[in-house]
Amino acid sequence: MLTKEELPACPVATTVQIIGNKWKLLILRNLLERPWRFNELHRSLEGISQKVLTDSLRSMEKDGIITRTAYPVVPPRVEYALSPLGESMRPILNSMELWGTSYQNMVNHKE
Amino acid sequence: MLTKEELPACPVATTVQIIGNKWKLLILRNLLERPWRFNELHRSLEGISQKVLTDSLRSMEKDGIITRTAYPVVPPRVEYALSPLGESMRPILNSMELWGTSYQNMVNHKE
DNA sequence: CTGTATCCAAAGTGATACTG
DNA sequence: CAGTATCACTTTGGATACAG
Repeated sequence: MLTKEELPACPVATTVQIIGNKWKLLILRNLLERPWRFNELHRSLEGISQKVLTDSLRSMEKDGIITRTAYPVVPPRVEYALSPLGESMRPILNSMELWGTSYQNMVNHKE
Repeated sequence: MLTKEELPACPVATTVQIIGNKWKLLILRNLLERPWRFNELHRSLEGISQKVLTDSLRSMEKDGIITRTAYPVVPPRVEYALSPLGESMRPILNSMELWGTSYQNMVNHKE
């Protein structure tokens, strides 16, 4: 969670501070579906580096929108899932999906 | 507008490609309110450099979500406004605002 | 498999100067 | 006013190697 000091006055800026970047939004999109493992995410998010994926996950964990569960097995198994707070962002991703679909239709029908 | 080749298969990725970054989202937030002038935006978006603001506006113009109108007066007056396509993104920003407000309440009540 | 550490490249910022 | 251009600087990101 952000502290009061880090919290922007504007609600939109608050949300942007937490998920206002390409990779976090795409990670969120995946996790809204089901929990994912680290390498699964890495393979799915074409173009992301391991470092940035790790940094993004840590940051989202710190902000309280995802949880990290490590199972003590060999080889290690780590699952990332949405917290209730992360789950509550579903309407945002839904509206983005809706808009994206209609934009895709525009582009495809434009011929 | 994106071409068919630049268009991701995933609707969310499509939207992310167009507005999935901090500054574009904040510019969009401002323009949903009313048209803004260049320097007005520059002052409002604390921390953005002139270069990035210019680049962001050009990119959003190219993607068809904002319009740029230059009035031939001295001193020059340039207004940035939303196109209908940009206006159609309002639900996205609305859901972000809603979420941000409730997050702010969480942080402030946590004490 | 799930990372961390390191080094290097790329991108963003701030300041300043200059143009139409 | 609304930019473009440049330079020094900082931050971020990618590549690779390596560890538990």
